[in-house]
Amino acid sequence: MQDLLFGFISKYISLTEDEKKAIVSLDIFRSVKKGTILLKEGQRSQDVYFILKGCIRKYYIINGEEKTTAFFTEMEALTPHCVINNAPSEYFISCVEHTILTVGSPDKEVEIFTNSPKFELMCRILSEEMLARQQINFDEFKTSSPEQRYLNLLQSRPDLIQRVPQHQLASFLGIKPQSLSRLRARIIEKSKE
Amino acid sequence: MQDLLFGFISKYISLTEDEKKAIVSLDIFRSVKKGTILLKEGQRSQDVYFILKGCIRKYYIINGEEKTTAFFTEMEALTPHCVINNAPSEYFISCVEHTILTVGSPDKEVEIFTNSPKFELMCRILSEEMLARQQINFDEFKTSSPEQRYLNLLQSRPDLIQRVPQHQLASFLGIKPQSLSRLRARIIEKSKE
DNA sequence: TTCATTTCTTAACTTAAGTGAACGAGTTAA
DNA sequence: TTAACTCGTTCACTTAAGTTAAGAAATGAA
Repeated sequence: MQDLLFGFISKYISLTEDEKKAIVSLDIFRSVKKGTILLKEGQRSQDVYFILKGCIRKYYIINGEEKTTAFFTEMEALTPHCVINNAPSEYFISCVEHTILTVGSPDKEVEIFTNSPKFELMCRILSEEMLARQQINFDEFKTSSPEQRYLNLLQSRPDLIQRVPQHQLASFLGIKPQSLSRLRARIIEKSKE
Repeated sequence: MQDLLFGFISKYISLTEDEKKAIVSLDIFRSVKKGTILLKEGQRSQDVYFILKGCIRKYYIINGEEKTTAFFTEMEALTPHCVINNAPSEYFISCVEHTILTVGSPDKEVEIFTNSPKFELMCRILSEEMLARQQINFDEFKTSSPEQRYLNLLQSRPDLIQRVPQHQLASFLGIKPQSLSRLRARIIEKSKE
C-alpha cells in the first residue's frame, strides 16, 4: 500500500530510505469503508486526503438536496477548503466505495517541509498542476452542453460511470437524474441511426 | 507600480531591499493596451502573468465561436496551461482594457527560487489558495442556474459587469448573449413586482 | 460627417432541461 | 415474507435556453 504512495512521490522527487521511514512513522494510512462520511458540513477538520485506492465524493446539501460536485479516485489529492481558510466546511465528503487513503494535516506537513525542502517543491508543483487541470476541467464544463459533458466523461473517466450511482453523476454533470436518463436514451437513439 | 507588487507579496513573505532590487532588475513590468493579444491558440509561450491594473480575458475559439471562460483583474495571477505542459496553447488571452502587468517565465522563477526559498513557500501557498478558490467557483457554477450565476456575479464581482462586454460575460456564464439579455429582463421584471 | 461594424435587445420558434408523478427492480429491515 | 426505501427510468407538462432574424444604439474608421 505504501508503495503506491512512494511510487507516486517518485515521479516528482526522490526519497531516501530514512525519509520513507519517517513518513511511514507518521501513521497516515487509513482504510475506510463505503458510506463513511469523512467530513461533514459545519466541521472544522484539518485533514487532507490522498487516495491510494477507491473513490470519495464531495457534495453540498442545498435546500435539502444533495449536489455532488467532485469525485476523487486513485492518486488524487483533496485539501478541503475548511483546512485552508480555517472556517466551517460548506460541504460533505463521503466514501463511494471502500477506500484506502492517507490522512495528513498542516502540522504534519510543516514538520515534513522543514525537515526536507524537497517536499515544498513537490507540493508547489503538484498544486500548480492540479490548478491547471482544474482550470481546463472548468473551461470544458463551461463551454459544453450536458450531453457533451457526458460524452466527454465517457472518454476521460469511463470508470466513474460504472462505479458511481447515476443520480450522483447527474448532479456532477450539473443536471437532474431524469435529464441524465433522457440524455442517455437520446444518445442511444442517435447511435442507432 | 512596483509598490502594488511588493504590497501584494508582503502579505505572504517579507522581502529585504536587496531582494526587491533583484526583482525590479528582472524587468518584468509591462504596459499593454486594450485589445492586445498576449497569447494565441497554438503558441508555446512561456510567459506567466500577474495583473497590477486592468483586466485580461481567456477565451477559446470553438467552431468559429469565441467562448470566454475567465477574466483576471487586479492582483490576480495567470499561469497559462501551455507553460505547465509545454504544449501548444488551446486558448487565447487578450486585454479587455489597458493593462499593467508583470510577465514572468519559469526560468526567472527558478532563478528567484534558488536564491531565496521564501518564494517557493509563497508560490505553494498562492497556488493552493488559488486552487481552493477555483474549486469553490467551480462548485458554485455547477450547483446554480444561469440566473443564479448572474446574480452571484453581481454580488461577488460587480465591477466585471461594468467593464466587460455583455457577450463576453454571457459565455463566461455559460450561456448565449441573447439568453443573458432575456435573463436580465426577467430579473428586472421580477424586481418590479 | 458618413458608412460600416460591433454591441445589445427583442421576438418567434425549436429544443432541451426542470418538475411532479408513477412504475418496476433491487435492497434492506422488520 | 412483507413492507419500506432507494434507484433508475419514463411520461406529461412547464420553463428556460438555443437559434435565427431583425432592428436600434453605440463605436470606430475613412
